[in-house]
Amino acid sequence: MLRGSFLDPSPEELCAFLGHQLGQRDALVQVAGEFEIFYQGRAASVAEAGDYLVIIKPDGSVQVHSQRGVKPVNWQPKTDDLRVVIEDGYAVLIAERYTPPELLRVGFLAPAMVQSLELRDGGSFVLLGSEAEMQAALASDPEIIEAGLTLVDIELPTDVGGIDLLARDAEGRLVVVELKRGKANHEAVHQLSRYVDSVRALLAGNQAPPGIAGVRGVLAAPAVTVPALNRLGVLGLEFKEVTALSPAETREPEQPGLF
Amino acid sequence: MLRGSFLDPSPEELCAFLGHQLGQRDALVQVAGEFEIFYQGRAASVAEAGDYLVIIKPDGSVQVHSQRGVKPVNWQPKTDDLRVVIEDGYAVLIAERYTPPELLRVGFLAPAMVQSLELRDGGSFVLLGSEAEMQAALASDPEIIEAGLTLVDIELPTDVGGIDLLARDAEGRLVVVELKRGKANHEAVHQLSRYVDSVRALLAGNQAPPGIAGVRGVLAAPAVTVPALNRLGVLGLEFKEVTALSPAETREPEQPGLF
DNA sequence: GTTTCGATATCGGTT
DNA sequence: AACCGATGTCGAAAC
Repeated sequence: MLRGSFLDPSPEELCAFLGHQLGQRDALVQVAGEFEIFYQGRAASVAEAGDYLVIIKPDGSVQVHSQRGVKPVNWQPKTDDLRVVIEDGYAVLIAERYTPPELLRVGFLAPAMVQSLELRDGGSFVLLGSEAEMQAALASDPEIIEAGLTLVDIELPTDVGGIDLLARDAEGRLVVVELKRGKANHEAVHQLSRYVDSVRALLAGNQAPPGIAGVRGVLAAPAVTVPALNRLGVLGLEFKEVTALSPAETREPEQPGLF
Repeated sequence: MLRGSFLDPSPEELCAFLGHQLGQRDALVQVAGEFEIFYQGRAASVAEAGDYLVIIKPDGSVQVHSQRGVKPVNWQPKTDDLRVVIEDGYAVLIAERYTPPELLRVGFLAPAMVQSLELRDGGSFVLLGSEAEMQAALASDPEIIEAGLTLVDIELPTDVGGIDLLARDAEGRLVVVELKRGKANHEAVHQLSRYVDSVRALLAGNQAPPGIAGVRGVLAAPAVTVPALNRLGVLGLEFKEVTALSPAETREPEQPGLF
């Protein structure tokens, strides 16, 4: 697990250690200490001397953490070139990405700790409660939304995007369903509104058979913001509460093992 | 900087070390080794036994990293309760948040390394090229967008959101400007379209003075996707290229010091 | 506390 | 490579 570690390395030691460990391409390397950080790419930023923790993963991703928050101060999701050089007596990490052109430089002013960890590839990871899961569940049983509802299509492409669920209600009307796994806001309402308009236009153009009165729009989400609900009312659209996690999933497992 | 470190701690040692360091409320604590992770809250997830690096920051945020990517496998941005207990012979980290109710549990099956770092509060951080910066620049000089343009308002609220910039062109027409700091997509076009419609409706309702022919809509961004540009054409809206970073900022500094 | 919006969003899938 | 949409988005500002 722990491949190596240095305290208060000299610039040369740090440079050599990082060069060797990064060359291995399978180590997670960390450096903590007082650094300067410079970034230029999609935006540009400068962080003056301060204490940071740099993490370089074997996939070439780089992140620079301060003592606050889950989000790094600076980062580089992918790097095409990763190297450490000595400039003006300091070790400097240069992480470059070519498309989009981005450059991250970390000047190791006073490195206090550097170490290399070997993290083997992890076990399985399962996420429950994604929008994709909701969609699958509702597609297999549309009556969760409303009694008498039958599925027509999922991810039906329109000229303005894909409709999450298209169904037909007990009276034969088409129902456009827009899904959100979290609290739905006015943007979700607009998305739904666009889809409904698009389907209505399609029906009008196709000279829909008589008897099909209209097209309904349903926003299905575990919750909705007040403005979004108001807007739904104005537009003649509906809200249906559906939970992302089924009750079975929200219960604690009965025989949890470690948990 | 480095406050303490253990290799291959026993569950009791790990529990005691974490308990003490987390009690200090000013240390960044890391644990690396083979863990199991369980999350339940807005969604739910289980990560089976694998190698991970856990980072607990002094602000109570927790992140669990695998050997890939800048994004943690699991995380907790804020915690209301953070504790370590021993269950079934293993040390277990419990990170709870009350609103929304969320629970993160990390079972330390085989901790290989635990350490505590003290990161002092950093120096200044400056970011250039944000949308806010673009907005300020264009508000102070609307002619960057088009000759003869004068500013009417910024962040003007409508019933569907705030208009980034509202201006008047040389012919007296209102110009709704939507800003994007990155490549604009069809969602941005739709946002602009909504604002334009809203302003047009407002003018119609207010019985606009004769002579004001119409309302223009301009999407101002460094680039635009092909579908978005097509949609702009259909809707009778315009695109204007503006860069987020001024040429001076995109140039390398002439006397960079460390950089 | 709720809502909204920006972000160097990241990330994965599809075209 | 470009584009699109979800995200346990995060995080800050406005209300």
